[in-house]
Amino acid sequence: MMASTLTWQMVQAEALRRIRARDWAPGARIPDEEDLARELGCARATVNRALRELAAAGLLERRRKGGTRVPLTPVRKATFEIAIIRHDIEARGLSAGYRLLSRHLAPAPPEIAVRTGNGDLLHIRALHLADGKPFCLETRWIAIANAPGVQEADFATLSANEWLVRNIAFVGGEIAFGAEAAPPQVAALLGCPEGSAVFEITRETISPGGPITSAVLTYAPGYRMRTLI
Amino acid sequence: MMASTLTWQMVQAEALRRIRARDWAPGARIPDEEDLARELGCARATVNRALRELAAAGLLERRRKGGTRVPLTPVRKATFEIAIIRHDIEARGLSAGYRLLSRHLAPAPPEIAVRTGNGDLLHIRALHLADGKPFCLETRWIAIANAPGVQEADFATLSANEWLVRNIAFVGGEIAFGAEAAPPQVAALLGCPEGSAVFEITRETISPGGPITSAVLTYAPGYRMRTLI
DNA sequence: GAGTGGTCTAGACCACACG
DNA sequence: GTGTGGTCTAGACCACTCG
Repeated sequence: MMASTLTWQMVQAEALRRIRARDWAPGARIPDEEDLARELGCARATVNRALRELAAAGLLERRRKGGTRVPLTPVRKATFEIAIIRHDIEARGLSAGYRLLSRHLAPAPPEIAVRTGNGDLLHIRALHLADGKPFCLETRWIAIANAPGVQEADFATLSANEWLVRNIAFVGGEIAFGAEAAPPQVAALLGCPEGSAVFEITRETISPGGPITSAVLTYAPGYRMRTLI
Repeated sequence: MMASTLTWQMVQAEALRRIRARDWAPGARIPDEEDLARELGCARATVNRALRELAAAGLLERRRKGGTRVPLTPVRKATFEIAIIRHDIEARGLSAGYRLLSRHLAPAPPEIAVRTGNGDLLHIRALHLADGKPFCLETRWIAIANAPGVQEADFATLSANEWLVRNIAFVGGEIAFGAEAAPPQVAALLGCPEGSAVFEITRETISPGGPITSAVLTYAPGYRMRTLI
């Protein structure tokens, strides 16, 4: 006749329904966990998990003593995977190719934030191909001191992108997206007209020991990055 | 002398340490929750929450019966806020301005996915300004039937972006990022040379009742979207 | 001070997936 | 079948914050 126990997903669905139906109006305070648990017939922990996740998604605001409110202007959050480029290509149903363009030690250029105190950096340039056509140009600086074993990797077949993800534990960093006009050299490599609008991802990654790598990924024209919200 | 009880954050930190130190090697299976709970001296639920969140972040893979493993190639996830444009501008320390360019009913153009069965759409074009300079061009189609009250909104002072976030409950949708060459009209509005590389965000949003809106946000050259990972 | 969310615990049962 | 994660419950204590 009825479900024996309520799952947190059910509680969450009911809460979502009330938010959308404006049973719980924007700006208004909703009942506290204990009341909801009693009303719905479940444990407070179940209500807690349901509401906690809604708050994490930006659909509720919770404060101790202040209670839980429906925000006037919900801040939605979207998540996307920072995929290995090869996986991104394959997920699009294309065959992934890879070509190392250059690999050498070099002193750190001033604009590269990843500079270590005094060590040289490894500079790598490689092209990722999708069905044989240029897909993404990877330009990268790696701090040798913080990426043990990187000097033994030749990156001829395995991209630096993938090698690093597999071999270096990382803590955090910054990622940025933007649009740029392709400079002549980049345009030549990507096989597009000079000045084409290209999508660019910049990543700075750090490990517990310090900066690891600074990378610029320049995608051939037409690339779009998608995610569901 | 010692912490009375372990929090899930402590357990998570310890798990992270083991992953990074390779005490738990990539590809290897880690102890099950019960063993870990006994070893660390906490309840299984505490271990569960710690590991569940690491799995959600892509740092562990968990399967019933299969146990928990450290992925060979962790898939990192990044989160960003789908901010109200005005908030984005203000977060950059600039003063936000807004100008409605046009607002009219129109039949749905074939390329707009948001099309409702037979209703007209509201077409809106507006310019967001930062410190008085063009920041972002908002081009939007709204399905009137699914956005009650939208015909009474004139969008002269409050942007459609913000009005929708405040007034229409939404369920989901898709968001995509890309780079485009600014067409003449767009370039003129954004105050940049024709063909400039511009960052573009496309959103398709749906509500329980059906599609709500399809929007293209075109940012003035130089715009970068950042997030921490 | 007191109300509310945040979390822990111990025990239980369930669901899934592997052999 | 059996092992592992997924979740629920009831009770407890704590931490933050509002008044």
